Amino acid sequence: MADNNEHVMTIRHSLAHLLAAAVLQMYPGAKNAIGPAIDDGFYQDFDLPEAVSDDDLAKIEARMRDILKTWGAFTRKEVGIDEARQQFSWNPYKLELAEDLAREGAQLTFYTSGDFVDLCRGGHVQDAHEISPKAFRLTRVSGAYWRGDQSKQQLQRIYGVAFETPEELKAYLQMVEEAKRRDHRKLGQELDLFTFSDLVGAGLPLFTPRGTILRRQLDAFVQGMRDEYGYQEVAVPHITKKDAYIASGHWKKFQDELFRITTREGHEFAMKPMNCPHHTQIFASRVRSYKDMPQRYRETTMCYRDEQSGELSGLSRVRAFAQDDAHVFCRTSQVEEEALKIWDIVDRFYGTFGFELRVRFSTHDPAHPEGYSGSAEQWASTEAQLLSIVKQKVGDKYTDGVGEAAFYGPKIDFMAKDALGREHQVATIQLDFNQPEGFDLTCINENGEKERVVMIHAAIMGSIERFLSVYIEHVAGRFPVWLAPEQVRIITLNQQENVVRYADELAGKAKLLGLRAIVDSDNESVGKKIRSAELMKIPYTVVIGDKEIESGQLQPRIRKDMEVGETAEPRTVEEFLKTVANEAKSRVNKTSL
RNA sequence: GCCACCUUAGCUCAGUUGGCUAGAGCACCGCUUUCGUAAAGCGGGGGUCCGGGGUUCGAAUCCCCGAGGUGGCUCCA
Repeated sequence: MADNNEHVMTIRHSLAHLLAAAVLQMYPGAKNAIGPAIDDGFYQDFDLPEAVSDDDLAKIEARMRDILKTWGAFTRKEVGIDEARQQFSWNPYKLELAEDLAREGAQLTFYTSGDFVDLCRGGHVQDAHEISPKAFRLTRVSGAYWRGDQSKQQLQRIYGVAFETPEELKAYLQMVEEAKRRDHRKLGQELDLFTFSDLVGAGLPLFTPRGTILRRQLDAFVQGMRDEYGYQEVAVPHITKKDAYIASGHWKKFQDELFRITTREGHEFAMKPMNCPHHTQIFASRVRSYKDMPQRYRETTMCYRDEQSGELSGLSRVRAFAQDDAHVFCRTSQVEEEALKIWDIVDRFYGTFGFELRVRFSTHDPAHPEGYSGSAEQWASTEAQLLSIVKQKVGDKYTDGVGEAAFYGPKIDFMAKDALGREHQVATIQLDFNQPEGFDLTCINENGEKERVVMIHAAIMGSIERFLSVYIEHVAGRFPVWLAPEQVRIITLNQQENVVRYADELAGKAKLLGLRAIVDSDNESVGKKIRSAELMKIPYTVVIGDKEIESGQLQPRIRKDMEVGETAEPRTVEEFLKTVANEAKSRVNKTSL
């Protein structure tokens, strides 16, 4: 999706200038701030005397097209700070940028197109005629803080999308439409997977029976793999004294985001926002020999974070979520082997769903040491250790995420590319040398000495909610048989007693094979019941009438996406059930009938 | 939390510039029908027009406060 070829980026950046020119003409007193090219388009920030709404975008767009006709080449001019001060005396944002750049010793440049002059470092098209007036569109307005700083003035940001050709714009808009059709919030409602209640609260999803089946299946898959690698399940309470978070270091950084509880005796507790402190105390509950290392704990459990209301969104960002969490307590010498095992699980898990993974090596930001615990030496050594694992695994096919580390250590983050080409951060492997110190975690080594251990945090799905939000959209709600909340819909042709009885018996046989089958014996036409099963995206539908009872053969209808014909050849009941049961067991993505 | 926009039945949405007992389709319930692979017919129930306050002879409609949602910003252990 991200189209980053250089020419289109110059088009986008030039359009930001054009947008600024249009808005400055239309809104006297308007001041433009920054306006870069971004994936898919561009934006421009403004300080405006009045609020722009979505309805105004068409007018602004029309003005942009008018101005575009009058523009020719973009001309560059090197200027000194005094000239910049003079030119932008009306615009405090440009002035601030100019002063900062001058202080850094950078060469200031003006770019002029038509009669619009902007302080800018460049990256425009040579000539404005390279911009197709039919290949861009303004899409939305939003608020944005000056210089991305919450404490500073909020500006109005206008976003646009832009491409080299109108055809590319059209394809992009179609992709956006497709994304709307697949929106997990919409599908969650339509497929009866989860819901929200104003009484329960924002950001607190409630999973229906169907949605809960999905959660269970996914979780069993992840945790089953962990068991293969020697993990042991643990269980902990969902509240803790605040002391645990003071020791872990979380209190300092995240105390505002905790749901706090004061007991009747005045003690301060918090709903757990993560599980590491609890798990450390299981590790610390007895003296550990080096022979017992590593200790690998796994647990799928709810966490609670008091996120800002404006950040909540469907299942992507919630206040209560289930982490498929695991912590490995190991010796420094065991880190590599353990991390590679986790990486295996990540590969197996995402490979099953057809996600392509990209790796990000997330390190601390040396420019802002205040955001991290631990010494510079410790960061250097853990980052080196993690980097060697990354290189061993993917060579140089990873991206650097400077400043993306957790406060307690560096991470390997995995980004999954979905069916529409969008990337989402999913799994993570985190190396933590700080909490073992905070909780004084040790094992006794070969020399009888206490040895500091290392913690590895690893979530495969991240959270079940977030993974579901990505996955529902990835498959557009068409779950493979092993995940489908309802795998087989058994429709009765009519309501004759023998037909309904046969359908119920078939459902019974399916259940004995571990399948999820539901009988629809409503007093509705067959067509209506078929339609209903299709809308619920149920993988297999069979119709039962006298013909099936006499022949013992079924003619299954198969959900369309499975790249198989709509209606399969007839086969015996036993054959059909065996095939479906095998698919469910083997976690294949496609039907095999 | 901040900016903009939005909220009418379980769902999707109509509802003229403020003016009758607030509507439709689907869903749900009942009756008729007993049907062959994407919607059978008829009837019925269901609303504190998100909540509270205000303006007005009169508010779903205008104003204020709050809740929830959407798109961004900020944040994300």
